[in-house]
Amino acid sequence: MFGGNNPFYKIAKSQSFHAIAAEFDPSISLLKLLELSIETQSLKLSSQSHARAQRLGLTQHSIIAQKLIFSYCQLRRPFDGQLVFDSLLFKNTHICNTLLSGYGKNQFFQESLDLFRKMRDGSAFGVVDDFTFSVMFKIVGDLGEVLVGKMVHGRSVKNGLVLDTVAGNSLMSMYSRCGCFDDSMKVFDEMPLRNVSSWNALISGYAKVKSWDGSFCRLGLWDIVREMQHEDLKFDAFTVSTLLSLCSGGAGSGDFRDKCGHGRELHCYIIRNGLDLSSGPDGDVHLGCCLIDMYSKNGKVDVGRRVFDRMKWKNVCAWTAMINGYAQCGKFEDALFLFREMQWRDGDGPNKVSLVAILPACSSISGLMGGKQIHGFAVRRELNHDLSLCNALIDTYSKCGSLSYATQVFEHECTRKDAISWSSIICGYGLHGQGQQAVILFDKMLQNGIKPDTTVVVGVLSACSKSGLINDGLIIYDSVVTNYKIKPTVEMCACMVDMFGRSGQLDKALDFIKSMPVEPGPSSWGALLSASALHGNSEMQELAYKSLIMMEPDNSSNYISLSNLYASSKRWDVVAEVRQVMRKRGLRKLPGCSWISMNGASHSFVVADKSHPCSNLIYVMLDELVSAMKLTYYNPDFVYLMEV
DNA sequence: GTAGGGTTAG
Repeated sequence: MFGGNNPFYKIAKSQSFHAIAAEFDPSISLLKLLELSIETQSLKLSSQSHARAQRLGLTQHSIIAQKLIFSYCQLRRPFDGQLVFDSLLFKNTHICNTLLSGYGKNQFFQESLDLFRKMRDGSAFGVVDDFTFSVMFKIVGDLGEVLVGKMVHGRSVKNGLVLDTVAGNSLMSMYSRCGCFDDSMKVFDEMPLRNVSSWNALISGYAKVKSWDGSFCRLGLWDIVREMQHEDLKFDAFTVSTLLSLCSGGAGSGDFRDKCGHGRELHCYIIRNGLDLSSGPDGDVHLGCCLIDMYSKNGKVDVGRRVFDRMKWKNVCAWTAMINGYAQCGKFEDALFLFREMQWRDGDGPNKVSLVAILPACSSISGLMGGKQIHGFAVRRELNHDLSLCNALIDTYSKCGSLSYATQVFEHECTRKDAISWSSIICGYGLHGQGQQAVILFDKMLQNGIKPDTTVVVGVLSACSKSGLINDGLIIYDSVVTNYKIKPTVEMCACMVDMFGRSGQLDKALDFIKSMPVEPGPSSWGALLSASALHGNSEMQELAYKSLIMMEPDNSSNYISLSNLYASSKRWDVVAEVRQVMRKRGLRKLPGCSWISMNGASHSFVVADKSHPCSNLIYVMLDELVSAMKLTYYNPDFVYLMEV
């Protein structure tokens, strides 16, 4: 009569069912039913309990009403909870806090703020307490509105509430999520009683500080960890996962030099202390995901795979973390294999995060077709309006050669656009040599009130450079530095050098390098090098090579192109010398690889490759192409390199 | 018998 998934079956099995029946107190059985509705995520059971409460005349029972509101909010129906709330003649703090938190959990922030105001102003609503403030700080942290946060903080002080630990932790987190780490530290310093969560909030705040220069904090990360241990507090799963994310080279990981070493130590800590990587069928797999991520980002994706294989329970997050690990390491075949395996093993199948993770792998191996398949999958699952997925699709389509598909996604599916969406489409136009269009889009982005970041600036500058739009590039560079206070990065400067260089203004390019506001990196000298090679200025070319090899003595590409430079002027003695230096340093150049997709199959080629079954035909066609190019564009060096 | 915080695969 009872199926295994039927909630009544569970309650019938439990002893408490008989105990409740024996007591004949309908409110207790109702509460148990409501708890069950939350546990089994059953909206039907909640509504049935609601109806039962009405039949029994228990709708004004404060504990039952509170539990009803809570269950509706947990089941993503906060307005059903509000109906219960509105019908209450007497509303205590407890009940108000429940609805307040329910609005927050469901992202109805305005409703939260309105309710908070009503509570603050007294009258028919319960008075504010520590619970109210802990909820409000969390909501303001989600909103990222520090001014609202300061007002709520002020109110908590005015109310004379001595900060309890949970509210303090929530306040700390609110400040650091709003980018005010100093204020978060101040709260931490002034807290009368701290627990592990307080330290966790401190560490995660530390991890969020983007441009870490060591001066903002009186303590280094390891000092924090050590002080925590001095207070006899043991790391819990939260501490370990936050620290693991700092072992992956992300923001704030400045003083984690031996990142993987620390990561392994944390892995040992997890094992020694019996922390769960995956605690049950519906349990937390977060620690496992963090470990996979940490190992993959440190180039040890195989160790990540071992962690993955040993996880007792895997949900879509675990599968996605592993797929992402493979994709980031360039192991695209493995990523795709796992993606397929996930679909027949994991009941839920991939979600939007999985699709974003697999897209780079997909487009690398199977080109446009792979991207289209994922896009089709997303449409069928109604995920195609998700912002991150749209951004990834725009990037994939433009990199796979279809600017028109990229534009379609940008214009019709990407309904809410952020800086990344604009950046992806602008880079796409740049990549396809349509600089003018990239500049128009950049202006449109600014008109839409999106603040440019360094990525989009690099995108538009490189588009200008490739299309010879020097004036536009210069105006954009000056404007973002002056009007948007963007500090020029090495990449931005390299774009400027490239822009001057390509147009033949080599002296201007060199002057820019000499006067640029950051230390010129290999990218700037590399840009000057290509430009001087293009315009046949061997003096400038040698200068750029010297700087490049001085800066990157172990980069084999520099030696190869230097060797090619001398080979083009037939100075074989110098060629031999360069090759000898490479041998002495043990440098080898990994051959580049090209690939093309045709009729659903991918064909890849390296230099002098004869392994393809149609190799003879391909080389005949290649010879014809070289001859045709010689006729239309005669540059001896260029043709020489083509024939090598 | 009831409400709160710290991590979260991109």
